Amino acid sequence: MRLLADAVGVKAASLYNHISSKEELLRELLMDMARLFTQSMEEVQNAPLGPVEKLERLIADYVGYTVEHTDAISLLTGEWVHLDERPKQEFLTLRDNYEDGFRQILTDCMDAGHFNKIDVDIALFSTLSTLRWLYSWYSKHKEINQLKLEGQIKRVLIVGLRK
Amino acid sequence: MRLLADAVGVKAASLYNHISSKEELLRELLMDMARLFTQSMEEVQNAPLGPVEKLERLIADYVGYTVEHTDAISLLTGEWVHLDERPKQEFLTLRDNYEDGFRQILTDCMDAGHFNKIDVDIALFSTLSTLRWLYSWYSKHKEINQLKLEGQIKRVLIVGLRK
DNA sequence: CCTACCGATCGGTAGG
DNA sequence: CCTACCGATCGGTAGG
Repeated sequence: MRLLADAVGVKAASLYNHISSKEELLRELLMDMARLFTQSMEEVQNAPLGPVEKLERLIADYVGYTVEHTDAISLLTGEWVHLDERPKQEFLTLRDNYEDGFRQILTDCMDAGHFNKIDVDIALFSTLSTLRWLYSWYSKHKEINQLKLEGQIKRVLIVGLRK
Repeated sequence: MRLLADAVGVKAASLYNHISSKEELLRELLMDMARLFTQSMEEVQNAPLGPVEKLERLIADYVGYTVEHTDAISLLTGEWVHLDERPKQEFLTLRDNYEDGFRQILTDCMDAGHFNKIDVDIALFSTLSTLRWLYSWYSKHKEINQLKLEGQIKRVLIVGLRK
């Protein structure tokens, strides 16, 4: 909180005229992001698209959020452990729902014959790993064109490396 | 240190008869792991194999280390930031060398015509993201067969999702 | 917004 | 191995 106050140009105690606790600050940040992803998932689920196009939309949204909210996204993967019990459960419910939606779309891709039938949990984990840690890569490569980044990520995830 | 002492069944102060500091403990853990990966890279680089087989060996080694040293591996990605300046630079040098070796093998795969020519940094980042966060997935799926895990990870990374 | 200050916690030391 | 205790740091409050 002292570092944060320094950055804003006030004393640490003064921050408490604006927020009620450090945890609240983290909570609002994380829940804002979680709601963004929930919205992305709902829109994609309700869109009149095939499963592969839905997956591509999810990837595009994730890359977009990462480019637009790099700093907030950097907290999303690891910092939720510091939330109080109640908000932590709320956050994890949204996160679980997102993962379930993602898993279902991957399953649909396989069932429709577009994807190879592999362990869907491994496909999900691998895809989300790349998306979740994109922010750390992007932080050092901010000069890259967003559309190019999006295209390359889709390609490496969906088409794979092999020619 | 108090939690650690509790787990071992002594008082916190007694730990300092065995180690000189908390940082030293972290340092030895991380450097042991870093040396393991350095060894893996050197063996693969010197093996009489094609680039795709080399990549497969790197993936197999990473999966193996994750299964064998899950707890230590869980510290490898994020906790090096807490090392003192000197050991941090040492660690990062080993890490950079590993990444450079990995990047070169991916480049070789593309140059030999086995892989599509995409941005090699994105291919590297995506592959390492999956491998680096495998431990968190594996912690919840310890029942999976190691060879199956290895095969599925290779497949999702190299062949991709698409049929 | 600030000064002054709190109780808890942390890594670690002294001394036996 | 232990007890006793340290200085620094942290999130946060009181009171103006």
